[in-house]
Amino acid sequence: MRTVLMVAEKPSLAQSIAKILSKGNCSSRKGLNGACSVHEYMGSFLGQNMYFKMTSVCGHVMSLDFIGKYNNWDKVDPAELFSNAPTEKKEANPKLNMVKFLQVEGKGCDYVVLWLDCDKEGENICFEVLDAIQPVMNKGYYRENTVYRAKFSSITDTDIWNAMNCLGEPNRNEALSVDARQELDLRIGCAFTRFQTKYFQGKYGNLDSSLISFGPCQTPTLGFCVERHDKIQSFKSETYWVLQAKVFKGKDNPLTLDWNRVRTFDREVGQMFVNLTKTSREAWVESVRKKEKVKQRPQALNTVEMLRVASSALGMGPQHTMQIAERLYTQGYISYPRTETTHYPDNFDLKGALKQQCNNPHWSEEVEALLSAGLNRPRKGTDAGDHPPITPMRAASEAELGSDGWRLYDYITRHFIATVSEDCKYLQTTIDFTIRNEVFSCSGKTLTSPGYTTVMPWQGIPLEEALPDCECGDVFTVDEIKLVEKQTSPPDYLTEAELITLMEKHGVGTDASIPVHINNICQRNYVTVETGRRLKPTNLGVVLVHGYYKTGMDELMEVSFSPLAATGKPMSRCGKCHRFMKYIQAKPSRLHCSHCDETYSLSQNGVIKLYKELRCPLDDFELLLWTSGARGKSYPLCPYCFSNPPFRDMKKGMGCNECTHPSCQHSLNSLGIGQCVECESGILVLDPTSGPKWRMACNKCNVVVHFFEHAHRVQVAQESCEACDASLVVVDFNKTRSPLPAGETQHAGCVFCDRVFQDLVELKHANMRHPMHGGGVSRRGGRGRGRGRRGTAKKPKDKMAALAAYFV
DNA sequence: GCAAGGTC
Repeated sequence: MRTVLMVAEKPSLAQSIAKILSKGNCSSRKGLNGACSVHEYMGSFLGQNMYFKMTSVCGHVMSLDFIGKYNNWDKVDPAELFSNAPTEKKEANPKLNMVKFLQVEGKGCDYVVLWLDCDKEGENICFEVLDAIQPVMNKGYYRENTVYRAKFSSITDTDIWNAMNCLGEPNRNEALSVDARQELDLRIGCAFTRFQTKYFQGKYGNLDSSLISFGPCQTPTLGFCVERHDKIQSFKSETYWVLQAKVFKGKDNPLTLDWNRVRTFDREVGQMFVNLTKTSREAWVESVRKKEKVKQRPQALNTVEMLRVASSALGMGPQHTMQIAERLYTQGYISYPRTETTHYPDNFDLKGALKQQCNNPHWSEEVEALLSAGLNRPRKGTDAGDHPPITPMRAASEAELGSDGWRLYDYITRHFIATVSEDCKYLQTTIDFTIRNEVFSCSGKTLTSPGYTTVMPWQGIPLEEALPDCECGDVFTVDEIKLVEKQTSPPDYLTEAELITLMEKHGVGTDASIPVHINNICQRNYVTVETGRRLKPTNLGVVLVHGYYKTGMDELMEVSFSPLAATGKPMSRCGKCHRFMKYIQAKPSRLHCSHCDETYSLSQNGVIKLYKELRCPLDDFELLLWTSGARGKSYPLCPYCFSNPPFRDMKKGMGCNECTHPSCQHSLNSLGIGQCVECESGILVLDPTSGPKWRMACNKCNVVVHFFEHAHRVQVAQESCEACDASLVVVDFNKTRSPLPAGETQHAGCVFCDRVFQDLVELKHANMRHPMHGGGVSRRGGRGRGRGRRGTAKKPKDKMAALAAYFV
């Protein structure tokens, strides 16, 4: 008769699977290593009657290590471990004699069915098993397949039988991916651990750790703790204000209301609302809302959730919790404690498990009630295909379990009872009030049905003082309104439970290894466990993580320099996304659009502010006003054109006072008056923001010409001076202050040539170059000067045509 | 003396 060897990942699974496939008819014996059992029975395979031997390994058979001589820390350069040091597979646990055991049981077998866990690690163990047994198995007939893989997703009769009836083959590529991971973990971990340890120990005498380890799981775990530490260190407390109102009706106690704006960071704004609302003694009830809310019963318990609760509620660390859970499991008090599954198998005897708990005085009342009223259907969870959720397996008393054993058992049992209890239901009432036009509210919860919270009282709805009976339109009397000053506060150090959640979320470690990694960073003195099981990084832990950040250039910079998006104040809107860009004042001052991730240079050495929310007609960017100082020159500029000159005759770094846009109201063409009185190429441009001390400033040099003080309005006209070709200027004065002859209030003329303007323009410059005033380096008729404006063409009549001609 | 993944 032929023999089929079947191998599971652990003894408990071999037993369960054998029980299902033999329909409870198997004989069991211990294997030679004392850890694994062999379950034997007769059954059918490939249409024939065969002898089945179901056994297991204990996790990985082999583990990877460097060959012996590379274990000398003093003689081997860690860099060699990283690249070319040879590795070898060694028995993972020599005491278990696993290869020998497999060979003894595999000898003479005809077929093998691999029942390893259905994940990558399991696939890898398949090949470890095959490597051990294939040399001793009987050879199959020509081309006959002797190796089979069972794929199952839960340990239920249906699933196991389905797997048995649809056998496949093991996936070598998945197994190889685990080999690759193992080698990377080994090389990176050992190389960096040795390097760090030797490097720091050779440098610092007072280092409080003999081993400074590095690993792809432990280091990110430490990273989470240090990240929180950095947030706490860099936290800057801010003051904010809250409007607090107390109202009452009749002889009731005053009711404290919450402000619907929650808070303001501006004291004056807060005070304004106080002043506004204080004018009323009445608070009107706007609405009374009642809503039935449900607090859901928990899902069935898996390892990670057990570790979280044990840490946060029982104050027990994950490593310790797992040790206790193991003990409870081996003593038969709870089911297998390492599982990711939160869904009970369909055939799970919930009622039977519950009945075992009806004599325990701590929860017998709740259990009796459930048994008589009927169990509630558990919530749907996820079936990870490993083991059923963690449940109590038999009754226990505090005396027989010992302190921590009892506390964990107590929690597991209460959690189990809760999963088959009703949800907790409560009524949430919210009353909205208005005082003047400000909205305040208060809310309260009233328990309607405690459900599972009777057995998990720490999750119960706390008793609150009942809200007053009232309805829409009722009027309360305002007792007091005050502004309460408060401070924002920094976060606290990470709790162990939060760390477990972060690790799970980011895929750092597995349910089985999370406790190991957390334990590692404690033992290596990278973190200490503080009250409330909060993990506070030590100096060593902080310095290490900061060091890792520094190995990247960006991170090195960010230690001293904040990223652009985090600095600066909102200034003007981006023409592309229309969101506010931030102004970074530090030199070189610039604008940054965090949405477009673009940075725009600006004029330096002056003050930048928003220019009346006016926009550049070319790109829609909001214009800025650059000012050199209190009475200095100023001009608008477009942040986009500044770096991207829009016209061929413009260069980078030009403001609107040099822009040759033919029609824009801010351009040189619209505001240019005449040639500069000192420099060769400059044009004097009207500063439209300078009134009432009006001035024009050269767009090339520092010349500023003051004119028409106290004028009501100064505008550049379309027409030019007959004599000097400068643009005419139209000036309006107030009737009472007009310096114009014969009580006139308006006059148009040339700034340089007009007699009426003569005394109103301060042309005091020694080096007067203007054609009509002489004394300069050049005279009228000298080299190409012409009109005050750049270009010699007549003023364009057709703006659209001019625009078209100008666009690049 | 080192990693991380199984499991006892």
